[in-house]
Amino acid sequence: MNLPTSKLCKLLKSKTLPRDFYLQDTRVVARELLGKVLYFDSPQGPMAGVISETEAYLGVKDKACHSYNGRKTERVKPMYLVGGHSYVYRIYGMYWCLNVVTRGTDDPQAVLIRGVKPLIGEETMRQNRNHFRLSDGPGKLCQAFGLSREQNAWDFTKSKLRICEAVGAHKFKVLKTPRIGIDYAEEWVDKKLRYLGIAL
DNA sequence: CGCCGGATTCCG
DNA sequence: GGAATCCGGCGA
Repeated sequence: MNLPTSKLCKLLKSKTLPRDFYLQDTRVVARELLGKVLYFDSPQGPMAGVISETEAYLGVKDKACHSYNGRKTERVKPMYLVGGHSYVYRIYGMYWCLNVVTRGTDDPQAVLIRGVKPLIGEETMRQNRNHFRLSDGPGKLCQAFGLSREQNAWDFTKSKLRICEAVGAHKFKVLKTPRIGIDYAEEWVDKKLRYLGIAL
C-alpha cells in the first residue's frame, strides 16, 4: 500500500477506534491493540506506528498496577477517566510511559504500550532518538514520538493522539509472557499479562 | 518534610 | 552491573 502520507493520515483518522473498544475486558483490549495504529498529530508533524507490544494492568486488585487498592493520587487520576484516555507518567526520573485507560470511571485499569513499529514519521523518530533501534520499549516509544506530560489524559477517540484500525492486514501471532519490571508485585509477578505481536 | 525506589535505558 | 535523574508515595 503506497499512499501519500497525508492520505494515509486521513484514512487512519477516519478509522479511529470508538469508545466501546476501550470498555472491554482489559486483557482483551491489550490483545486487540496489537496490530492497531498509534497516531500522533505532533508539533513535529504526523507520527504513527503499528502497536507490537502491550501489557494489561488490572486495576485495584492488581499489585503491579498504580491504582492498586484504590489508590487515587494526583499521578494516577487519569486512570479514573472513562476508557479511551491516555495516562502518561514519568519513570526513573528521565523517561515517560504511555498507557491506554480501559473500562469505566469507577474501574481504573489500563494497557501500557511497550512497542510499536514505525509507520509514519520514522525520520523524525530517528531524530528524536539517538539510536538505531526505535520504539521497542515504553520509554523509547515516548521519546521517539515526542510524548510527555503534555499528552496526559488526552482522549484517544478525538484528540491529536489516537488509536486507529490497521490499514491493510499484517499477519502475526500473539505471545503472552509475564510483565516486565514488576518484581515487587507478589502473586501478580508471574501472570501472563504481556502481549507480543510476532510477525509471521 | 525527608527518604525510598520505580510499568527504563544506556554503557561498560 | 551500575548510573542517570525526578518526583510520587508514604511514614513520621
